[in-house]
Amino acid sequence: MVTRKEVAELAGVSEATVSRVFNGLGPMKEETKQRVLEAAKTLNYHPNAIAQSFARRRSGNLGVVLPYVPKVHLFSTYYFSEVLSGIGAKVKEMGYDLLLMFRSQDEESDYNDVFRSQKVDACIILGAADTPRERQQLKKLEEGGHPFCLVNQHFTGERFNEVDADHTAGSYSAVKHLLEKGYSRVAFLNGSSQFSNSGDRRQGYIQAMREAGMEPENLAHLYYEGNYSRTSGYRAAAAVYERRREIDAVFAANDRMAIGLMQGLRELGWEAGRDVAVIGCDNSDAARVTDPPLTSVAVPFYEMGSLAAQRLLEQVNGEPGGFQLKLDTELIIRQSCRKA
Amino acid sequence: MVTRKEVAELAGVSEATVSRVFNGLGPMKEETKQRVLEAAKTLNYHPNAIAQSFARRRSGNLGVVLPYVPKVHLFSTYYFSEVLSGIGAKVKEMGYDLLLMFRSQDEESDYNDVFRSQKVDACIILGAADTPRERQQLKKLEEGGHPFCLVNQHFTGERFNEVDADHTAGSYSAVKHLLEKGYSRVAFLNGSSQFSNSGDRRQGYIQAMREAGMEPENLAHLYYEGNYSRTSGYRAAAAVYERRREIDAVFAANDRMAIGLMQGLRELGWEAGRDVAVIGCDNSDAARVTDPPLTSVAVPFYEMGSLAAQRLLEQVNGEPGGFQLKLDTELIIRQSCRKA
DNA sequence: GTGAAAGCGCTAACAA
DNA sequence: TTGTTAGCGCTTTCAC
Repeated sequence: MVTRKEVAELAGVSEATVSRVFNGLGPMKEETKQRVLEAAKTLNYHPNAIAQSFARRRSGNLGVVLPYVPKVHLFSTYYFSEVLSGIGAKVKEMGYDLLLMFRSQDEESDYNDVFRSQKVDACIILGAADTPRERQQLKKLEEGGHPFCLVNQHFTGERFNEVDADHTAGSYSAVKHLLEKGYSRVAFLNGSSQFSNSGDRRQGYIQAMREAGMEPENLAHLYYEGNYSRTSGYRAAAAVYERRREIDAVFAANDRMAIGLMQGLRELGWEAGRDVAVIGCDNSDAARVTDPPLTSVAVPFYEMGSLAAQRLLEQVNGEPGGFQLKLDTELIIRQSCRKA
Repeated sequence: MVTRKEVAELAGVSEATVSRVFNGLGPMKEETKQRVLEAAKTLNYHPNAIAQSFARRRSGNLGVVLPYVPKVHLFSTYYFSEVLSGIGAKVKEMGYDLLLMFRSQDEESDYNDVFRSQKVDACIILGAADTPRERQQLKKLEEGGHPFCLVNQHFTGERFNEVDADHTAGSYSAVKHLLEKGYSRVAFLNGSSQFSNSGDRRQGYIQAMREAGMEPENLAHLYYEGNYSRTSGYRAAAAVYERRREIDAVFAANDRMAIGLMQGLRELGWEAGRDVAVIGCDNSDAARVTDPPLTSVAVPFYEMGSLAAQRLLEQVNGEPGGFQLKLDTELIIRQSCRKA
């Protein structure tokens, strides 16, 4: 390994000067600088990042915390893939590295562990749920003075750094679209209520339905709950089909459930886009390849990841103030909701 | 920050003893150990990973190098998602952390850059292509004495660490299946030839066809090449349809192309599973949700990632010998290739 | 503008 | 079984 010392010797300067040159600090004679750079080049010197981290007491890494999801190959979900891509691009742009941290099932471990080893300067938390335990852990993180940011999850009452999407507006526009097309008995297949965006979507749904003259208290028979998996959508199909005389459209809280639902309904003889309208959320790749293609609420996951990384790293670098961002969604219309 | 020194003082031992306790090294009196552990607990001491890395001259990180793919949200592809999940699980199990490294378009950067900063002890390279430039860079990496492993790519003539799948056998079984079902004019939609697995699949295809009495030299009109994207499959549909009287089945080198192909053919009035049989590769999630569901060659990407990480880290930890592994594939039969 | 020198928190070789 | 000590390669303060 080539050290700073050797470069200093070859260039005939002190080690401190070599550091200055490489960090672009302080005033220095152009000639000295060139001499150092040349020496570094001939020796093929490159600063040791770990030693730098050690001395600076900064790792130069951004951590991304992934939730523990049993028996699920995590990345295979559109949401994680996109968010991670967005984070990765921005992190690189800003000269950081990206450390992936997988949470374990282990009830013991709390978020502070992530920082304890000092391997990351900040972290983005994905897939957080709004449970008492989670809230408490995040508060502890905050108290510990550790910079972090949540993506696609909002904690009402807290001022955590967040980058979310406007799921309420997205759901509203989807249901509104159905109502405008003439559907009136719109069922809602929601995901787990522990995620804030489930609640948001529910609100958007209720708002649109109310504007169409349906009071929330009369909507119970139109409300179904899955867990965002394709299987849960598939299972919901039976229940929906049971009430087929009271339902002419279904809005699902994500594409996976919407797809499972369409499959299940088809097996029962009910075709999406013919016998019933279906809309999903995420506008994942899968929405394009189903039959019929799935109308879906597009969520800018990539941008959300990118923004979260950017704002968080800026904060780490001294930018003052927290942030709570909410990006727009967009309804992408395909054939699954065409009027029969 | 709580340092080792404070723990040592509180426990009434030397700093070295604290280190020993935390590293489980050397013989020590149980009582001393307990005293140290207790002191550490009261002070809430946790070793500083960066300082450890610095002193050990080991980062404790495994790097995963992702290829530069313009305009593609990388993780959204089944292959990367699965491999990465497998790596992540194993890396965690072995006490390492996972550093994601995105290659840039930049022609300058070579693989050695990845190691220069000393931020990783070894790396897994995904999406490598067999081009002269790539080969040369990998050789330089090897010469530099940097431990690395390739996944899903084989470099004939080299002894790089590799974890591959038996794509030849997988393709053979797919084509064989078609032939046994009575299809005889099986076209092949391959991906970019710069990936070794494209060549492997081609071989499997040719072998099966030859056994059915078709000589390779007569197969040219049955051979199509895309670039593994859905769009390229979609575009291939037109060409395939042109020759529809000479084709009764298509084997595609991945699911995305197969799906694009089915869509394209459908628009031309040709239904997969009715007018033509289609088989894909990867057995991705998407294969389950298309209409008709897509028969596909399952590749154990998750296991490949996991194995690559394990063997590579073992090697870093002194296990002797390189490795070239090849895992089995399996044909998953669905309706896209049923006999009309 | 540049150099000298004091850390940073830990590991590991050696001594006791 | 435990303590002492010399680094690890760099940043940063202070002095010149």
